[in-house]
Amino acid sequence: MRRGLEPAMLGARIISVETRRGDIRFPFPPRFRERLAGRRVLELGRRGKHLLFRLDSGETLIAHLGMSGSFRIEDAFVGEFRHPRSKDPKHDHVVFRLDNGKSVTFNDPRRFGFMDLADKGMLDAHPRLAGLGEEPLSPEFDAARLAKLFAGARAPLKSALLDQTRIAGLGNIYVCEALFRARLSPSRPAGVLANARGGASASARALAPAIRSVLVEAIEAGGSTLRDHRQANGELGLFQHAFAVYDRDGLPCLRPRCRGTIIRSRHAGRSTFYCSVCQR
DNA sequence: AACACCCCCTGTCGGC
DNA sequence: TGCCGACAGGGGGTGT
Repeated sequence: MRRGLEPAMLGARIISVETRRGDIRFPFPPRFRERLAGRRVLELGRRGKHLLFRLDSGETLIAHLGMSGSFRIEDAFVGEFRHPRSKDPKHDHVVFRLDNGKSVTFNDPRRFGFMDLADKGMLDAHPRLAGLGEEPLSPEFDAARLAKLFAGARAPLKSALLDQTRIAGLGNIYVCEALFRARLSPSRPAGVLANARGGASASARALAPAIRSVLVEAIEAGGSTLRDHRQANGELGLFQHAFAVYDRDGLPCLRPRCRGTIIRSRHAGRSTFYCSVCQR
C-alpha cells in the first residue's frame, strides 16, 4: 500500500481533509484535519503494519489498515470539480484532496483501522509504534536475530510470529506461508529457533529466509485478495494465487512428493493452515 | 512475564 | 427466502 500511494502522494500538498465520522477504531486526534490541511508529504514510510506519512510540519500521519482498510487513489478534479462515484460510500471514512488533482480515500468497512498524528520528533516514541519489534525486511534480520528474539519462548511458533512486539509486520497469512516454506510445524514452541547456546538453530536458518521471501513476493504481487482487498490503484492483489497452505485445508500439500493434506487448526483464536506431514 | 481469550465492527457464507 | 452461527486480513485490554 505504501508503494501504491507513493506516486500520488510523495511531494504532493494536502489541500483539505474530510472525515465522515468522528472515529474509525479510535477517535481522530485533536484538530486532525487542520493539522493536515496545507501540509506537503515529504516521505511515505512504513513501520510494521503502520503507514507513515511524514509532513513538512514535522508531524507524521500514522495510519493502520486493520483487517478491512484500504486507500484508493482517484483523479478528483477532472474537468469540473467532480469526484468519481464511490462503489462503497458508506465505508469511505476519510478523503484527502491533493494539489496534484488526485484524491486519496480511506475505506474501512469493519473500522479496525485507525489514524493518528505523531508530534515532531516523537515518532519512535509514539504509543502505537514504541512497542513494535524488528523489521523482518531490514538488512539485520537473520537467523541469529530470530534465535535471540525467541530463545526460551514456549508459545507456539504460529502465535509467537504474530506477536508484533517481537517481529513487526507479519500477519496470519504470511506466518502460515512462511512456516510452510521453512517446513516448521506451527505448534512447535518458538524456542526451537535457538540452540542450546542461544545461537541460530537449523529451524531458524530455514525460517529467516522463508519469512523474507514470503514478504518480498507478497509485496511484489500487490498483497493477497481474499475478498475485497485492492491495491491503491484499484487492482487486485495477486499473492493469493501463490498460497501453499492458507485457506487450502483439505487440499493436497503442494510440496513435491509430499502426500500430506493441508490441515486447519487454531492458535490463540486465529486459523492456522499447515501440512502435518512435511511441517515438523 | 508470558500466554490465552474476548471483544471491537461489519459483511458474507453455509446450513437448516 | 430467512434466520443464525461461524468466520474474516488485527490487535487492545484483561485475566490466569
